Amino acid sequence: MKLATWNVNSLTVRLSQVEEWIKKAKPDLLLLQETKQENIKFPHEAINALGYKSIHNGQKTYNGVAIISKYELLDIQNNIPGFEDGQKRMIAATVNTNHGKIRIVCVYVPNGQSVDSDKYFYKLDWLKHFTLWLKNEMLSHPDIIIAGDFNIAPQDIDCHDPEAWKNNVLVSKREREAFQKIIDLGFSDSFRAMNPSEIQYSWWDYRMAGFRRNLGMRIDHILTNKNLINKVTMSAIDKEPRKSERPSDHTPVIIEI
DNA sequence: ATGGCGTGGTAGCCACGA
Repeated sequence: MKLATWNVNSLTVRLSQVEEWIKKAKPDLLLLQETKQENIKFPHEAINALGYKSIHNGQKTYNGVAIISKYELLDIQNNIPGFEDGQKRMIAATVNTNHGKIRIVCVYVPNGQSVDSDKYFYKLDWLKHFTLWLKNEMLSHPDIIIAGDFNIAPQDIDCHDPEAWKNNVLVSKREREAFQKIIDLGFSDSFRAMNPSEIQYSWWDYRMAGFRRNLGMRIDHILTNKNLINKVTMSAIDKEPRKSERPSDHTPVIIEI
């Protein structure tokens, strides 16, 4: 089973690239973030034409998450239950794979802007409520994969310049602690588990020739619970889409189970 | 390094991303 996550920074702009990538990579599941479109605009027909089913939790201009799947998508959940939030940042569904039933959770964690902004506290609050919901979700779903744009670089090796970024948003202590709380529920950062000392990034700033100079961060992650991490055969970051014309600033992260 | 780019909404350049 092959699963990927990709923040596309507008599905309206990136649809043709997503179609091309699906044809080439042939994932069983592809989780998208920042679709930036209302549900009515989501291209279900184009996705169906490739042999996939799709669900979308979107809104105009900002945010928006989707799951594209070879499998039937069951027991769909939009947003974090009990958390009042106008921003569409989470969608979950259950799939029946050759490795059994798996709960698939697609997240677009708030960016946080800067550590002294209201958006930073919204980010921490969002993560707190997400973690609480997840803990409860684990009671009824033995196997869970959480994938998406976490907007957190878990360790210094996930940041191109830890000194310059020290105490900044994406790397700050409180964000890393919030990420660790999810891990502590019984999850593994699959890319890091499979590649313990590999320096690779999933996002590069559009400005300052960030990609060419490899000034990146590893902020897009696929977390699996302990049972599944033992079955993961590979995890990789596909830099190819970031090289294309008019790319997203993020690139896909992949696992095979 | 506090800008530079990119996207979307709106009709002014502004909000937001990371």
